Amino acid sequence: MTRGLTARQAQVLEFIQDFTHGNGYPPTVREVAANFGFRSPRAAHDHMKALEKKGYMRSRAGRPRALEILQSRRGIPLLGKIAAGKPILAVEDAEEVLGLEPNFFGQGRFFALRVRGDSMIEDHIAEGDLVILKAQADARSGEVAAVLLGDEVTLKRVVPGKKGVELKASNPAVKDILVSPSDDPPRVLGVMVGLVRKN
Amino acid sequence: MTRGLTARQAQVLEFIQDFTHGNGYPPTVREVAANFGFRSPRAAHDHMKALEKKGYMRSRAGRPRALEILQSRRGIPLLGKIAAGKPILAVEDAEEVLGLEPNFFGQGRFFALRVRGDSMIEDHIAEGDLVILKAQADARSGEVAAVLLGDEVTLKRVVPGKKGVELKASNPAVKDILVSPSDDPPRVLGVMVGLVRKN
DNA sequence: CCTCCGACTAGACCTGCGTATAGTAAAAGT
DNA sequence: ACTTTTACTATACGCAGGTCTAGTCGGAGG
Repeated sequence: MTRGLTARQAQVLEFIQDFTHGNGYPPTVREVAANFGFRSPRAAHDHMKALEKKGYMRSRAGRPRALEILQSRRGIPLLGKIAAGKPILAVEDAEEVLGLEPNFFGQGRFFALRVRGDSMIEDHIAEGDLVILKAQADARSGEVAAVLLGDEVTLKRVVPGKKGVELKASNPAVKDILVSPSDDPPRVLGVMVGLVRKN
Repeated sequence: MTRGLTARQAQVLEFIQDFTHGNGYPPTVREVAANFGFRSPRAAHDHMKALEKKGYMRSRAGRPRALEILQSRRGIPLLGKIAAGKPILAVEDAEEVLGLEPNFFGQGRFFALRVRGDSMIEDHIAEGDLVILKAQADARSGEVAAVLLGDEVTLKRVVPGKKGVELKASNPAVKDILVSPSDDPPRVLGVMVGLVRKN
C-alpha cells in the first residue's frame, strides 16, 4: 500500500484523484461521504484530514472543494539509475517526471528510461530518446523490454528459446546475449509502449 | 482570438485555466472577480456564463468551484489534413489533442503531425510517429521542418542554397526536391522539436 | 484489563459562494 | 436615433458545504 496509509485512506485518496481527473474539479467532503455511503460528512472529513497530515493533499480551510492532491502519482517518472534488485518505480526516486496526462500511453503503471548507446537503432530508438515502459515483470516473445542484468538495466528485444532467453539488440554491431536457464534469469522491469524524443 | 470570444472573456478563460492548473482546483466566482479587480461578483459571473454558453466550460449550478474547462487549449493539437494556404493551427481543427503539459517541449506554439512514409527514416523518424513541431514560418539551415508544397505538407530537412531551397529527405531512396527561386517559395509551417511514438 | 486508534453516526453552526434583482455607462451594430 | 451588447457596480438571498461537539463500536497494543 501507499506509504503509511490505511486501506480506507488509500481508497479515499484514490476516489479523490479519480473524481478530480474525471470532473476537472475536486469533490466536496459530502461527495466523498456519499461515494462511500457514509451517513455523516464527518467520516469523510476525518480521512481527508489524515491524508492532509500525511502530506498527500493540501486544502484551504473553510473553502469548498479547495483541495489539491500532492505527490500526484500521475505523470511518468524518468528513472535515472536503477539500483540492482530493488523494485524501484516510485515517483519519489524520479530524476524528473514527464508531464503527460495519465493514460496517455494506456492503462497501467509506467516509467521512462533514457536510452544510452545505439543498440536499438534499427528500431529507430536513438541515443537520448526517452523510452516509455509499462511496468510489468514479463514480456511476450519479441517485445522490447527493459531488463535487469546483474545490476545494469538494458533495453533489449526479449525472445525466449530452447537454450534460454535471448536478449537481442537491433544493431548488427552489437551481439545478442543468451541467458541460459542455469544462469540467474533476466528480470523484466517493463515493456516498451512508446517513445518520446526531445530535440 | 479564440473563436467568438471577446478580449475580456478570453482573459477570464485564461485566468481560470491558469488558476486551475496552478492550484489543482478551479477558482470561485469571487476569486475571478478579485483577480480582475471587479467590485461585484456579478461581473465575473456574467463572463463565466458567457464562456459556458459558448461551450468553453461547464459548471454545476449552485455548486461552488464546480467548473470544468472544456477545449482546454493546453496540449498539442494533432493536425490531420492541413488545407492549402490557410494558417490553420487552431485547436478546433485538431484531430486529437495530445495530453502533454504546456512547455513540455519548451515555450511557444506547437502542433503535431503524423508521419506518413519513411522518407526521414535515417533520422529515426518512422511511419506512424507523431512529430512535434514548433509553429514558426522560417527554418534555419539543416533543421527538419514541416513544409507546405502546393497543397501538401511534407517533413523535410531544409537547406537553402544558391540554386534555391533544397528539401532533403533522409532516405537515399527518396529524391530531394529543389525549389528554385522562380517557383513559389516553400512555406515553412514549423520546425521539429520532438517526437512521440505510441506503440 | 484498560487504553488508544481507526472508522464511523448524529446533529448543528455559520460562512463562503452561486445567483438574483436592479441599475449605470460606453461601444457597436442596424 | 435606436436598440443591443459588453462591461461593469451595489446589495442581498439562501443554501451548500467546511467544520465543530458529542458520541458508539470494534480491533490492536501494552
